[in-house]
Amino acid sequence: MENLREEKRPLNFIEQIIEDDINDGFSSDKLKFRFPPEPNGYLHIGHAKAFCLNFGLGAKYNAPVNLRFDDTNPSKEEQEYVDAIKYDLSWMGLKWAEECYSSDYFQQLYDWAILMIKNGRAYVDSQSSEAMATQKGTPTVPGTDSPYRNRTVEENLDLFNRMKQGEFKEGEHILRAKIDMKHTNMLMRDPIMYRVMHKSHHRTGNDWCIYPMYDWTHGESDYIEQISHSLCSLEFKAHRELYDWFLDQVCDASKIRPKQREFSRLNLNYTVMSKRKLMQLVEDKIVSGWDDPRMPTISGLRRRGYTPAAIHKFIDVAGVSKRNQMIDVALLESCIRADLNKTTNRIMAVLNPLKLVITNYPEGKTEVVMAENNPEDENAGHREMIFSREIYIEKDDFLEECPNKIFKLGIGKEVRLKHGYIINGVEAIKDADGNVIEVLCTYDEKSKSGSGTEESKRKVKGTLHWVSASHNIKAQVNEYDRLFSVEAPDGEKEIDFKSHINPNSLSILNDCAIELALKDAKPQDRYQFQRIGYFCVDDDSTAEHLIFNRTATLKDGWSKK
RNA sequence: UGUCCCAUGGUGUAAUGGUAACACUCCGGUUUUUGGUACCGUCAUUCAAGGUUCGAAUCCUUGUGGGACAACCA
Repeated sequence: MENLREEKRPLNFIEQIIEDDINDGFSSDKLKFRFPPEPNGYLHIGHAKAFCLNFGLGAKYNAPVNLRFDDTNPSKEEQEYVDAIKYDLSWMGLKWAEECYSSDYFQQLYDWAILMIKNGRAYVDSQSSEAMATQKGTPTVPGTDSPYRNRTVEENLDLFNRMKQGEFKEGEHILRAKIDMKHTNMLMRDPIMYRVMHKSHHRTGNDWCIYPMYDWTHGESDYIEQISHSLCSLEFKAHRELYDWFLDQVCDASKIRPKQREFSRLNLNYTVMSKRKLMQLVEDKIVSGWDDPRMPTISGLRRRGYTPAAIHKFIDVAGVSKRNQMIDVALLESCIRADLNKTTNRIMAVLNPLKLVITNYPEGKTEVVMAENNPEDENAGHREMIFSREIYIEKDDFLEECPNKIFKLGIGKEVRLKHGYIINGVEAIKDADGNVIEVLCTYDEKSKSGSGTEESKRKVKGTLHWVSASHNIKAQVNEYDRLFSVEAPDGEKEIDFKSHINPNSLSILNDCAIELALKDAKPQDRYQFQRIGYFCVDDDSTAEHLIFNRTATLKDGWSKK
């Protein structure tokens, strides 16, 4: 009976593989996963698929998940990125079993390499990279052997040792696995295991001047950590053969032999997802940094006001498969709206203020009106707002000649001020250019919201948000939109993706009037600006200068018509 | 002139040889003191051709289309 109550959830193909392994006798308490970022950039929503998958599996099977920094290339990797990655994962609510570094295994890797040389499975090559590239052939033409391929074990040992001692310049010698130069899989054509690099490493300092390559490092690191399932993206499919070959060189039958499986990367339309391109946006100052709210990075989404829950939900809904995904950013937006709709307090904020004077409201009078914080959450309570003779409404909410089907204030057309009174437009005051700079109106004093009067219950076409002209705080509001104006900015190789930048991806409004209730708002606080959208307090915001970032607009079924 | 992977509405994901479904998008409607939410509804799907089978989205073959593979990157 209990099983019937459990939600039936289809397994994705990775879970299916794991279930199959368990059914074939693999002990589920030996399950272990890892998330292996390279610390050479910030985590983005594409990585979220990988870490949500791995940590999700860990949670589902109650198995440990290691965080392993794949730090084998000191020319690109930095501590800054390590720290940022850890921060992002923690923010996402993920807890790794162990914090690991490939660089912790340099000695073990080196020892194994010596073993391979002794077994005749690795040799030192001393050609230029160009010569080696030529010998490597092409996908359709087999490669040819290096003239150094048959050096003696002694010579290889000596050379490799001297590489390690720092006797050679970068590029002079490398260590290669001895596999098969004619293999149909080019990765198997004597892949490079070590290169000389006279660079200081963010963790090992100057201890090493030879650094292992990805293929040699990754599978062995999985093996050292006893990872049962090593999940990576599709472009590593061809590497699997090499992954297995390297494992064959060191694997002890009594231990867990890691299994690599590949899933497709997540792509989002209207953005780019490669670290290189994101880095370019940062370096060219097209965005303010890795955490610019328009960036698809975790830090950018955070600053934009996204929640970990919404990101988890999005990844969950997007699913896992082997097909190339191009997910509609509308799905991401629907996830954050769904979350924020339930969790954020409503607030009134007038982004483009237009002064409105209620001529029959007593001068100097103010009154307190009660506003509910969140109609989706009865525990959210109420707050007080101050109503007065002069208030601000949205410029866009006034239309001099307003047809009744449009929910705006017009001359002779009534609207309701939310939580306030019903008003009727009387006169538009204009400047010399004909712009409306102030609107005079009258109010129905018996129509106060919540008063229970007949007048208050009238159906009125349109309800506006507002703030008292003398009781509000000024704020800056950053309206963010998608960074690119086309669905696939990097779709064509010949066209620079940066030529598709959306020139209107950010509009800064400096004269917004916000309800007093937000005077103590702190960075990361999130609100729904009623009738406008979801906003969060920017990290650079201060009490003296409040800054809000637009996370998402409210769905708008009208403006499109 | 190769090897490998993939192919289900516009997008993404299910259906594990037995009624092709769910989410998002789009469009329409009901409710509404947010043109929000909620609720209801419409449109729309198995790349093609053969084969196996009582029965194929699923298995096989061929074709077509898309993607990956020639960094001392990961």
